[in-house]
Amino acid sequence: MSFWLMKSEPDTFSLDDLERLGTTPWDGVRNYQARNFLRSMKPGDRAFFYHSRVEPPGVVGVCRVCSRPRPDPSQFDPESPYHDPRSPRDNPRWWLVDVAFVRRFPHQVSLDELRGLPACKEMAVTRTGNRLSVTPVSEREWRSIYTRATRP
DNA sequence: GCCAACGTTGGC
DNA sequence: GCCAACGTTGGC
Repeated sequence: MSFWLMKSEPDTFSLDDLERLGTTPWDGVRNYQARNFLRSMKPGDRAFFYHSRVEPPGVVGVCRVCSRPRPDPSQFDPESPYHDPRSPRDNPRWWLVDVAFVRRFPHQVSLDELRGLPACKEMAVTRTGNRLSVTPVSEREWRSIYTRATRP
């Protein structure tokens, strides 16, 4: 099982939204590096749910990968904001996985706190200018953040 | 293949 | 809302 961190702006899609829906296709990722991470995900992988563009930003809970990677249908939908007219139907550019709600943490781990965790010094999300919406998380980083989130 | 212009992300 | 950082685009 692998660990990940997935960002979302709660104004657009929050952990509450995921809890309400149960599962959702993680669509709209339009960055090749993030796409490659999505394509390497496996059912059962765990991901931190990270709220960006709020005060404070940070990890608010956990979700689970519950499908194999598959082409993101929104790239072929002219009505979608994620429409990509240059993506070939027979060789889709953009992929997604479905994710399921697992839990909300009793305490959000803010970006400031993440930066303060010794195990998380190298995490992509703590580096300035990082814009990747999907990033891998090491087991050490996972444990460190999980512990902070559940044992205040 | 370079790189300026442009659009987007996301902390602040 | 601002703007630095970054990825992408397209003229050359």
